[in-house]
Amino acid sequence: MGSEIHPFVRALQQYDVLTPDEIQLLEALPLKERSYQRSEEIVAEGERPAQSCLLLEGFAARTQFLENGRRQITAVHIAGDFVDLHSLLLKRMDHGVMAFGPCRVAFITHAALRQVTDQHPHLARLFWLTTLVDGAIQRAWITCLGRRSATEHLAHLVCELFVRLRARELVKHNTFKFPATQAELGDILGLSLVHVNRTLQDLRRLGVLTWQDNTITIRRFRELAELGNFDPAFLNQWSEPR
Amino acid sequence: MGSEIHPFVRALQQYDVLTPDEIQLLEALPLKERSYQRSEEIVAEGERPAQSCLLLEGFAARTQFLENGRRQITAVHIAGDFVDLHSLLLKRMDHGVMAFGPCRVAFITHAALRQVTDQHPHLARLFWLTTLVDGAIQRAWITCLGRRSATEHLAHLVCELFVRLRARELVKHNTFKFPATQAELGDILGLSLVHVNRTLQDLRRLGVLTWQDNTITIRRFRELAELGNFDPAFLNQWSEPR
DNA sequence: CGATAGCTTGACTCACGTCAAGCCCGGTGG
DNA sequence: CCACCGGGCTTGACGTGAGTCAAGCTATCG
Repeated sequence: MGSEIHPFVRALQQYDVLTPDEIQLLEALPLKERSYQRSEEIVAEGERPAQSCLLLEGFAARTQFLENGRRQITAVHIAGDFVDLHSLLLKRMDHGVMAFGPCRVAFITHAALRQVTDQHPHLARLFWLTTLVDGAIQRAWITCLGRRSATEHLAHLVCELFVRLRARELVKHNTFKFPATQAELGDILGLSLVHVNRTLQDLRRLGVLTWQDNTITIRRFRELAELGNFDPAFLNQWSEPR
Repeated sequence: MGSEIHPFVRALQQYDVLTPDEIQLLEALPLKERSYQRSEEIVAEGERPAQSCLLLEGFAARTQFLENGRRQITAVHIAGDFVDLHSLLLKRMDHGVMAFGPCRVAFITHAALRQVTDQHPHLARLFWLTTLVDGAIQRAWITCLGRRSATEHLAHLVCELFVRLRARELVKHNTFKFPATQAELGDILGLSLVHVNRTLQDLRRLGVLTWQDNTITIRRFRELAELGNFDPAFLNQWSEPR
């Protein structure tokens, strides 16, 4: 029963109580599923999609490319995230979405979403809220990129992933998967591959975490959070009438 | 007549056509106005405001502080921006809002906003949209912070301000006000004051702009945009059904 | 058994930070 | 009227965190 609930319904329940009617309505939404391999493109920059996608399983990233071939990852998404809900109103993609590891994605047409949001203001607000939380995470990233050292930034990122995944019950024994190569980590942190490697080793040497085979184990969360000056409040992980 | 339209109604009209009814309804919203001096705090981090604020005149910034006294500015807002619409759903402020220069601000209670969004899905979508555009700008900032040099970043920022202000008719003869000190610019760009100063002089030496007494004049936009690899598409400045 | 993707390491470079001093200007008070 | 002060801007000398280049290592996959 519980396990049949769509992960994105669970995700909304993090923020507010849903009525049985609302749950039923969400569960009944017409979804088209598809799977992707690692590094595959899910939505292309510049596109004008007629549907939005949400992540059922795995990890995805938003990417922006620069003229010289470099790129920056502007967001990381986990199972349950409504990844490009933005395109419902933004119309034109200002960034691409790619599969971080292998992942399962569901698509909902904008028409179907429009119907829900027009007729159910509360659900509309919750959809809106998820994009606002994305924004809060982006602000935290901006602060990390602008004012924190590589070590602090990496520590902050790991804390963020840990706390977000834990809320979706995707952490077991302080351990979770995160299928990013060190090069991709560099694109998240705005660092070179080489420096990512060294920074990772600093954290390992400190004994606050282990990270191998795309698997991260937090050894001492308290210390890690202190290192990254991490405060989970910006993630808005509490239920309250919205 | 036209000049009596609230700047934030104008701002919404950038993105979609408003019906006369909608305009009337927005104009009738109960606003409480207040003025602020430069550097004054408008909303404090951690607060749970019962109202949202929008900028009628001047500039405002969102700020995040770090433990060691440093800070990062995560967004710059101009007249017409619905600055902390976020608090309507996010409840707790994950950042502060401060006056960048002297500015005039209007407050709307969340209750009033709720009434509008519940009864007018189209306006709700436009409000939502403004927060999504904020998000698009934040993504651009992330990419600038992570992958661009100081010069490219500054060029990009000036282009962004120029294009945003122009759309609100706040640019005259390629000239606009921007009341930020070089220290504050550093907090925007994630740079030290000293390096901001040198970077500014690079741009001046290139002859692409002049910047003095908080007044910026674009001399060669094309060149400046090329320097910063600036593409205005992410600002979503076109009218289309949303 | 090569080929390839990902990780690791060392040597060197450079963009940007830090420290420190001086300048300019407007405001304030004797 | 001048003396003083503080905020903002500018400049130079020097330090350093992170980038670049290059090589080798390891594991997986045909």
